[in-house]
Amino acid sequence: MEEKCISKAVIKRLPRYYRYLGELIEEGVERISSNELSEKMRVTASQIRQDLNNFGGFGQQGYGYNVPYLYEEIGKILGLDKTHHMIIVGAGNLGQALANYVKFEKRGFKIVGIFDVNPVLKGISIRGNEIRMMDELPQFLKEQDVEIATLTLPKNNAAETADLLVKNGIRAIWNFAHLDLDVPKDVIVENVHLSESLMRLSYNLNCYENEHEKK
Amino acid sequence: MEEKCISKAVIKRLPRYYRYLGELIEEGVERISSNELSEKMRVTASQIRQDLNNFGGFGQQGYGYNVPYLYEEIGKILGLDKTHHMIIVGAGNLGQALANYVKFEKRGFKIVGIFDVNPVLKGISIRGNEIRMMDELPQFLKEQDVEIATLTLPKNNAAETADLLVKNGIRAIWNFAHLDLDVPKDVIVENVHLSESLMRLSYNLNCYENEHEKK
DNA sequence: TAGATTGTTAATCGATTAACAATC
DNA sequence: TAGATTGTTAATCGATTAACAATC
Repeated sequence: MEEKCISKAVIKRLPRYYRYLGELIEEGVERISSNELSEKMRVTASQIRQDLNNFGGFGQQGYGYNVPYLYEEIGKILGLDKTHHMIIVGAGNLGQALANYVKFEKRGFKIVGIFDVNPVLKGISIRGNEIRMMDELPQFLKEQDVEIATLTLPKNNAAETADLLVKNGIRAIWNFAHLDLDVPKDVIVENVHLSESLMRLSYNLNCYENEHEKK
Repeated sequence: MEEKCISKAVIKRLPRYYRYLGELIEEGVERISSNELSEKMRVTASQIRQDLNNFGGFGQQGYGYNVPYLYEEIGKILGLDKTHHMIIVGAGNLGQALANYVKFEKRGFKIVGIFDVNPVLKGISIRGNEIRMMDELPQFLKEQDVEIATLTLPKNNAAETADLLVKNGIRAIWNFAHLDLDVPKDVIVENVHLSESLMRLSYNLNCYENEHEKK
């Protein structure tokens, strides 16, 4: 149990540590020092040690870190040792793509329902989940224990759908809609704004060009 | 033309400003002060002014900012006044979903080709683009002027595909594969690691629970 | 024990916020 | 002109890096 919620900057880096450790395990690496890991990941060794020590001492002086142990501990911190039930709200292209993505389940994120307003989609099955109509949603959430809702809807009805989800007990929203959701502070929102990501890429293209022109 | 590339923290916020300004335009708002905008966006007015002044003075003392003007200027900074040709490499669920997404084109990101290794997909048309096989890619890139490649492939052949793209003149990669690409420093990489996003959400769920238990 | 490497404190760096003079 | 609000400098805060004592 952590003492308190840790700075966002650190949390942002945790999944990347987890990924690299997973790869090291696959390569059969048993132990690693912060220095070796820092070279692999291109961050400072200092940052690695500082980050990890937010959660307690996972290493051993003179030895380094035990890879499988550290992997598991970070997994626990990220809550990957538990199963999270998830629904997808909005079964358009993106919603369906996410529903088809197998790896989420391997990490403990189990899709238990898919919803849409479009009657054309009703009953279509995606990896064992039939697409349901939105009016079934409140009843569904009463019967099932669902923590996370993935919001893959057009912006215009995303806000009211988020309200509905919160009202029916959803604890976290993975938001792909292009707006900032206004939810009670005990509801987690994690945004994935693809168009903003693409704009940043575009900026960097632009920026590099300008840098170059001057030379 | 900017003097130099600006801090990442600022760039990360630009698309959000752009989005809010776009909404204000739709509402018919002509001018806005940093204070009004700060309330809407829940950031400090100081930050808004500081951010914008990285690119020059867009406002006017005693008046505030002209909304359509500021919107256009930020658009220019983000390179949204130009058309960017883009290909999608990897026509799985996610690749196809992105190919179907209409809004990118509205922002100047035009998809001009879709590629995959799977012969089953060959010739399938998505919004006017037929899926091509990967071996056609080098020739395609010679004939067409493509800046951006969206990488929606499984991790295992993402690295070599990135090399191939770079070798054939791609200037930016929008990377959805779960690995860090190793490219020359003049090639832009913008990562979208969905599973990492989901892990952060999971952490926050976890963290909040622990906070609560203690009470 | 000697060597290695962590955990942790102190120093530096960068980003955010506050304050206010400039000016529309 | 007086009021409002920016642009910008200075102060604060937080995050990163460096250094080193603790210890395996």
